[in-house]
This record gives sequence, C-alpha cells and structure tokens, in this order.
Amino acid sequence: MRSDGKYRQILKMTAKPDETRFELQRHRILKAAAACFNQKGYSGTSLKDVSRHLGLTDAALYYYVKNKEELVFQCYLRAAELGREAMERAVRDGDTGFEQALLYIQYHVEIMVGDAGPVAIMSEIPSLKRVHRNEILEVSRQHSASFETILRRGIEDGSIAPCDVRMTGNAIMGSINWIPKWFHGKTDMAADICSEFPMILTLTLKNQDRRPVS
Amino acid sequence: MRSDGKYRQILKMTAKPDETRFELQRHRILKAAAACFNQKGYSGTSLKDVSRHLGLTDAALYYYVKNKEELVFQCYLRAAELGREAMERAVRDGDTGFEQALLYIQYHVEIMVGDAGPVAIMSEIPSLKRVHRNEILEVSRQHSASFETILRRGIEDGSIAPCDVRMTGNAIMGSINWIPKWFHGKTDMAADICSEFPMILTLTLKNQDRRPVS
DNA sequence: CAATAATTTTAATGTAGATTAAAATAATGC
DNA sequence: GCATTATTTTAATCTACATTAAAATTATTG
Repeated sequence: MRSDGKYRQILKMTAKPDETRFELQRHRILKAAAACFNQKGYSGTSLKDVSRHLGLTDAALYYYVKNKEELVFQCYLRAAELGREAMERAVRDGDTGFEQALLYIQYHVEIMVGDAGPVAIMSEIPSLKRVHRNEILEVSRQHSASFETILRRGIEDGSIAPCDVRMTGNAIMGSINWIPKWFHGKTDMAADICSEFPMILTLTLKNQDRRPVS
Repeated sequence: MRSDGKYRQILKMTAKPDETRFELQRHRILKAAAACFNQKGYSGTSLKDVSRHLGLTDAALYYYVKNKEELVFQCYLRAAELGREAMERAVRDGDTGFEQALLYIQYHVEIMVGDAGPVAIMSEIPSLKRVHRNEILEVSRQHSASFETILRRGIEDGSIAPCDVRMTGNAIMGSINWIPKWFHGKTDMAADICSEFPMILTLTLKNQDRRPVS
C-alpha cells in the first residue's frame, strides 16, 4: 500500500512527500495526458494514446487514477492550481493593480510554456461528472473574479485606465488560455512568449486614449 | 437528386443556389454541430447529440455528410470562411493598418456572437484526416499571415506601434478564438463583446510606451 | 392526384476503446 | 537472498457510438 506506515515515513525524511515514486509517476502521467488532451481533446485521446507517451500500457494508468474522467479532472485541477499560484504570487509581489496584473500574466505564462507544462486547457468542462464539473467551474469563476479584482484595484489606484473589467479579463484570459493551441514546446518560442505576452496584454490596460469604436 | 437538371434550375430562379431546402438544412446542421463541438469537443459529442438539437435522428445526418469527420471538417471550413470574409472586408474597408486591424476584429467578433454563430472553434485539427487537416492548417496559416500583414502595414504607415507581429497576432487571435468558450448566446453580452473587444484588443497596437517587462 | 424525387426513420451490424481481474514482474526493506 | 509491497501487463468483457441498408414518410412537379 502506497501510503502505509514505516515505508512512507522513511521516504518523508529524504524527500518532499510529493516525491514518492508514486507521486512522481502520477505527475508524469498528468503531464502526458495534458499534452494529449490539448492536442486531440479529452474524448479524442484514448488511454492508449496517453500510455504510449509514457512507455506504458493503458491498463497501467488505472493504478494511478480511478478512470479516464478522473484523469481529466486531475489535469484540470492541476491547471487550476498552477493558475491560482500565479495569481497569488502576483498579488503578493505587486504593489499597484497594474503591477499585479502584469506579474500575474508573466507568472502564468512562464508556467505554461516552462517546465511545468504542458498545462491542460480546460476546454471540455461540460464532459466532467457533475461534482467534478462544479468544482472546476467554481475554481474557474474564482480565478476570473480574482483577476477582475486586480483590474478594479488598478483602476482605483490609477495604475489602470478605466475599462469594462469583465470583458478585459475575458480578453486577456482568452489569449493566455489559447497559448497551448499553438505553442508546442519550442524553447526559443517560449522565450518570445514570456517576453512579449505580458507586455502585449498589459498595454491594453495603460492606454488612456479610449473612445467608442465606430 | 438534389442537383439535377430542371429542378435545380427552377429553384435558382427564385432563390440563391445556397438556399435550397437541402442547403438550408445542411446549414442548420453545421451550426448545431458547431454548438455541440464547442461545448464537449469533437469526439465528445455523439451524432445523437447533434441530431437531438435538430429534432432529427442521428442517421438523418448521413444524408448531408459522409460521416462524422466530414461534419467537423465542414464546420471548420465554415469557420475559416467566415474569418476570411471578415479579413477581406476589413482590408477593403480600412485605410491604415490600424483601421484594418480594428475593422477585422470588429467584423469577426460580430460574426462570432451574431446570428451566423455559433462558429466552431478549431480545437481538434489533429483529429482530422490528413487531407482535411492539411487543408484547414493551410487556410489557418493563411489567416494568421493575413493578419500579420495588416500589422506590418500599420507599423509601416505609422498607425501601429512597432511590435512583434507574430506574438501580437497570436495574442489577439487567441482572445477571439476563445470567445465561444464563455459566450453562450446571451444577447446583451453579445453587445458588450462587440463594443468592447475591438477596443480592448487594439489598444495594444496604439501604445508607444513600450519597454522591457521586468 | 399520380408519380417521382427528397428526406427521415427503423433496425442491424461492427468496432474502438474503457474498464477489470488475475497473473507477472519489479522494487524495497530486513 | 527472501518476503512483502508496489507496479505493470495480459487477456477478457462490455458498451457506446458510428455507420449502413432498407423501409417509411414527406415534399414536389406536371
């Protein structure tokens, strides 16, 4: 049993609890699955697709997750978690609303194109079981809300030009969420993304020259 | 036979060739399919899902498309076509590069949230058969290239601040592509999107205040 | 209204892929 | 090295679709 008595405790002394053989493999699996899902969608990738990426048999995956749905759910949870961390660090590290927005984008994008990736795109939430779906939706909403709060903060402290925070948030998040669709691990491009995206996406927040479009 | 002799010709006199009973139904089907695919992904939606939306049987769809793969392909083609039209109109209607970019975003977004929608998100291109995949990839690349050309034009004519056109294009397109993920037909929100997105996404192109991020 | 063509349904068939149990192999602690 | 526990595989089973052919229905035309 992977979490029993003496064995677990001994490991705990030498490594983070998350770095047991089991957790390491589980982690590899989640990343392989995320890569597959991002390519061909949740239902479009078979467990064989995922396991092939790992040099395993499809059946082996069942040692780590209860079933396929659980696998996506975990992928989505991980994506949410990484996003949340980026948001928290940004709020902690930035002073003005603008700085926090900039940092959040920077952190999140770095995570998505860096070694932590690939991060799953949450594009098939409706396929999850109700409980899982609700949990992901909740954390998603939370994430959007946090970003909108940052924007509002920036507008108040004068670092961000007044704007429709809901729409601005949607626009910026969309850009970020879509990255895995066209980025596939090229290191040089990763650098471009990290240096350009934060700037591109925050320029929108600076400009005072706002007037009706047509 | 739907395209034979006298019958077809008579219809041609009273309506656009695209408005035959057959073409109308085909069109309804593509839109229903796009809605389903955007929700649960290509492989995640069964033909029954699609046909249920139409008050039909799954088997009926085979009268309009050869198979399921053909159905996605057609959805993607339609999406590409609508995007291309927006781009062409924008280039025709706008003078400066900036105006063209603004108009393109405006036109494309209006199409996506308007009556022409739902438009399929091309998120499972790798699941298409090689020929179809190549065709969609080609037209996709073409689309990106056109937008980048507009950006370069704007930089040259001074209407757009110098920028990494590749990344800027990716950022803007990502925002637009992601819209169907969170927009689900609410009319009032459609208005917000149409009025806000073009502005939000082009503010990025105006600002001269560019400096390294960190 | 009859006849022909267009559309849709009913009822099978076939297959990919998720899932499971039992057996086999690999790792670990003593 | 032995015993135990952890991990992976092999080999079945089961089910949800995609797909098809033939029949039924609905529309159109003269």
